[in-house]
Amino acid sequence: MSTLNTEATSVANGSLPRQRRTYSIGELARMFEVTPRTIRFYEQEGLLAPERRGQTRIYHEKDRVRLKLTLRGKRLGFSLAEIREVIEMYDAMPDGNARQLKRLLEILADKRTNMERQLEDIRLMQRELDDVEVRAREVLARLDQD
Amino acid sequence: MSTLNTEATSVANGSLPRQRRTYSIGELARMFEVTPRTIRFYEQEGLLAPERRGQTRIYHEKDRVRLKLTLRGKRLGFSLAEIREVIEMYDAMPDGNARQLKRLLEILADKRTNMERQLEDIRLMQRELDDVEVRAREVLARLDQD
DNA sequence: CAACCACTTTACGTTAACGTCAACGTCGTC
DNA sequence: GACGACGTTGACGTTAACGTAAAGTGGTTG
Repeated sequence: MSTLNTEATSVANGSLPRQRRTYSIGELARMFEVTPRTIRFYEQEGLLAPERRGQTRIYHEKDRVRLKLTLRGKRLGFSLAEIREVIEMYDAMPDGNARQLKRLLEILADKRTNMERQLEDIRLMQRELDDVEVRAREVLARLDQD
Repeated sequence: MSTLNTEATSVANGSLPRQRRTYSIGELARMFEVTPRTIRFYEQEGLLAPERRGQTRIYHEKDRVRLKLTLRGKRLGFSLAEIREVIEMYDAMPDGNARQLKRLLEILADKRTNMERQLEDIRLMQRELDDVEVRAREVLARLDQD
């Protein structure tokens, strides 16, 4: 319970406790269409902390979720450092002091305004795309006509 | 009419024809909170093509709009190369051949699905943030209570 | 047992998007 | 006419996020 919540939904719905599977680095890499190198790099950057059986890494559900969140964060333009910051604070939460927690709330508020702007940006960008497409189709229609 | 449409809205509403102002590189930089270096770099990358009076660059409304679109694109995670691609095709539109236009439509569709996924990512991310915040507030409350 | 996988570490290479610094020209003004 | 603010080009530096190549380890399969 001290890490990112894999079961957020499976608590609400009645799904199985999700088989206690593990994954190799290669499996995980194929699942998310990244290279093993990328996954190792994320570990080095403090975003993942898989188990070790001897030399080789063993990933659990928790790690898979973290990777998923990381990649989602990246698609939204967050740096790995930003993502790590949130993950670290989240992990430190249960025994966190008040100052740390307030800092976390600040960061969250920050991300939230960021998301809001992104939503606005997307809306505006979609309009631009609409506009460009309409014009392109007009020109095309004229070409077809002649 | 052969460039990005500054007046997309001012045609629809009744706003003034927007003073035919010009801007220095420094003005533009302050407006958008970037450095002049950045603006020169964008020009070098083919995203801007300001007028020249002797050595010095002179930016018009058209350039300001392009810069705005470029920065918006960046916030959405597009590379400068991608942004340039769209701008170039847009500029080439009026006398574009059918193949070019179809290619443009493809790119647009591509960006569109990208936007859709971003929207979904944002929704999911917002839920995560909500979840984290709730937990953080719970822990805080427990601390205040004791 | 050899030949293949899949995995590991170490280390150097690469790309995008600028930052920074030097060296210079051009105003306005004190 | 020196000074400061702003502009220019050119070149090298920097950071993030991996890619890539070398060299080794550990299982299993023909």
